Parts: sequence; structure tokens; C-alpha cells
Amino acid sequence: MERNNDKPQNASLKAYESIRDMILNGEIPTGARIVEDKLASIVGVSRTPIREAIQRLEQEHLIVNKLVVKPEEKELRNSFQVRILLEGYSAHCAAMYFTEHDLESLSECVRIGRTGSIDEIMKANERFHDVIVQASNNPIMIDMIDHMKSIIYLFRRTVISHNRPFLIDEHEKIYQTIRARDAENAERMMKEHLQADLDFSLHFIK
Amino acid sequence: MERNNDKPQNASLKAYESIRDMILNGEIPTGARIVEDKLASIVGVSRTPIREAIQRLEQEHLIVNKLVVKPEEKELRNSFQVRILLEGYSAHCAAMYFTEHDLESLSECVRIGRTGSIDEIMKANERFHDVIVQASNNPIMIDMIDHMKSIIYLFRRTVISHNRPFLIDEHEKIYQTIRARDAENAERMMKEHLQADLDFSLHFIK
DNA sequence: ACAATTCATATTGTATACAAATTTATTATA
DNA sequence: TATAATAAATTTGTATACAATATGAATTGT
Repeated sequence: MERNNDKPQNASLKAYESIRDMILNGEIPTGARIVEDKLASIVGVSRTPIREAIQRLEQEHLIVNKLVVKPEEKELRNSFQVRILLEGYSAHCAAMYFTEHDLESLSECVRIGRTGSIDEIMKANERFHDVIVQASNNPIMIDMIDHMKSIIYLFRRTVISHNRPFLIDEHEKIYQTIRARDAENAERMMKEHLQADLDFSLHFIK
Repeated sequence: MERNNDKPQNASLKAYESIRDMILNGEIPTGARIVEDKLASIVGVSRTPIREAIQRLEQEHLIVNKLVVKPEEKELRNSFQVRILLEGYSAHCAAMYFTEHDLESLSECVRIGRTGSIDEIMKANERFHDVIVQASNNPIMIDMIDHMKSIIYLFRRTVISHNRPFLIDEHEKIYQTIRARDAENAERMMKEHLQADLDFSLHFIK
């Protein structure tokens, strides 16, 4: 999810980002019915770009037949099952293919995770995962993980402000393992890390 | 890829299926430029459903900025890397959650694989994988694998008529392993099976 | 002959119109 | 009062119009 700051040039992208964000921050509540005309007037574009945005959001499973998806435990589990698989393997690849620059980015994320403001910490933690996914060097995998971000973000919304204990410690260990080019353990630790994330989230959702 | 025989009711789906099939069977050659108006008159609908179809095909990586994707070895490898991950894990899940009916379907596929006509064999082999993926019981994973089918099919187009030796034997072994509820080995064998498929395909692509 | 510039054409992005389908409200009937 | 039937309204799917962009051809100057 390239949370892009600069304003989107074309109406479709603007519509996509607007609607997605309205869903993610609860302005459009989960379970709500999506009506093209309403959104068109809210976003300030015609129905055409709204429809394209909806198609994209459907693809990301944030909208399922005109309804904003309601977070169910089962779906969070399913999403994480796939995410653990893909990001686990990304960590494996990252340990094999990382560049010096990747390494610097990762350690910078860990550092901010310990010293930054709440907001900086959250951004850095997201970025930590992004860097590893990118380092996998597989555009198809990168794309898939990217598509899963919205829905995972929605499900975790309630949790996201809390800061799970040990999260940064786990990041640091993963960083060191990647740095040591220990692909097997990097994969295993990433999987455990995400599993802990899931367990923590489930604790709040119920 | 639900190769649906009954005619699609709505124009978007019709457009999607038509364009996808034209690409897959080479009527629209790889590397060709996609022009909405042209396709609209070919398919016999307006540009609106054509655009929706294109968006979907872009999502499946069959079209990349108005060009039909050209099969490169690297992309086939990347796709298979993800597919091996996902279908491998599907096999793992299938071994844990399969129903009696799944088992019958799988053995039926193996049987047809040994006794059917060329066309029946191809269909049965595809179905073998479908049954396992469905048995994973994870709609998010099912959806992702489904989206990868078009591009893998495109890359393998040249190979698809050949019948790789041992393919059915491998299917049969996987079937037996799943039946024995041996999840670990089912996963390992599925991964090896798909890796062999990839290697075989690469042999032809170069 | 080749690069740069201008013009013409083709193509896309977006808005809008309208009919078909769906949903909601209203009335009639048991 | 509850249920079925009908009508009104909303909403979607598709086509089309038109302006903004992009592409490519023709023209000019070097």
C-alpha cells in the first residue's frame, strides 16, 4: 500500500485512495452498502472512476458484492496464513539477495522503533516489512503481499495503536539473521513473528 | 480459471473471457498493443466493459501497461516460485481437511490421466490441482492461485500439449500421501512436482 | 540524411444518458 | 395483522460523447 502523500493526478486513483481510506478509518463502516452515486458526489468525480476503484477494492477483498467486508476471525486467520507463507519466504530470499542499502534501511527501522515517536515507530515497523518484501526481488510476490495489506490493516485497525511487546526485539533478531545470511532461520523467525502478531490481534478482535 | 462453457450473461465477463482467450491462444500475440476501441468492435460490446476486462487482466499480469505481456523466463520462475509456495501449502492443508468426496475426485483424475483421451487427460490434470487447492479451505489462497492461472497458462502454452513423463505417477503419489493424511510429505511432493513442471517448461521456452 | 517542430490522428480518461435490474415502499387481500 | 402483489424509486450495467493526452506522420531547418 503505497500510502502516497502527493495528490493523485487521475480520478480513478483519487477515488481508490479516498474510498480505501474512508473504509480503513471507519468513515464508511464495515458492513455498509457501497453506492456508486453517493461515493461519486463525496469524492467529487463521476461514477466511472468510482467503479474502477471499487473493482480494485473488490480485488483486495475490502468490498464483497457492494458491501464493505466485516472483519471475521476466520478471514483474518486466512489472510495471515497466506501472509505468513509469502512474507516468510520473502525473508528467506532477502537473506540471500539483500544489498548493503537494504541492511541500512532495516537497522534504521529498528533504531526508530526504539527511539521514535508513536507515529514514527508505526511507520518504521511497516517499512521494516516492506524492505524485506522488496528484497525478495520477486515482483509477483511483492504485488500479492501489497494487495493483502488493506484487508489486514482493516482487521487490525483496533490493534494498530497498541504496541505489541517484543515486536521491536523480534525485528532486530530478524535483521541480524538476515545480515548473517541465515535464510532458514530468517524465514522461521519471520513466520513466528507474524504468528505472534496474529495471536495478538485475535486477542483484541474477540 | 473457471473455463466456463455457458455463455456469460453480462458484457464485462464476456469481454474478459474473450480477451483472455484471444491472448492465451495467440490470436492476440504477446507484445501486442491493446486498443480499447478495437477490442470493443471485435467482442461486440462498448468500451466500458472492455476497460473492466482490461483492468482484471492487468491484475492478472497478462497485460502490462497496454501491452500483452511477453513471456520471459524470469517471470515464469517468479510465478512458479509463488505457485509452489501456495499450492505446496494447499496440499498440506488438503491432507488435513479433505473430505471423502475430494478423495474420490482425486483418484478419478488419476484414473482419467491414465486412460482418457488427450483432451480428457489435460482437463483431469488441471482438475487434480483444483481439487487440492479447494480442499485447502482458504478462500484468499484459492483466489490468489486462481489469479495466477492465466499467466502460467500463457507461459506454458508451448508446452501444454506435450505430456511430461511421470506426471501422472506423481499425481498418484500425491493422492496417496494426502489420503494417508501425511501433510508434510504431501506438501514436499507437491512442491517437487511443480518444480519438475517448471523445469520441463523452461526446457521448451529457451 | 537527420533532428527538431508542427500538425493530424488515434487513444484514453472522464462524464453523462438511459434502459434493465434491483430494492424499497405502498396497496390490496386473506 | 400478516402476506402477497404492485408500483415507485433507487441503483447498476452499458453505451456514447467529448475533452485531454499520447502517438505518429509530415514538414521544416540544419
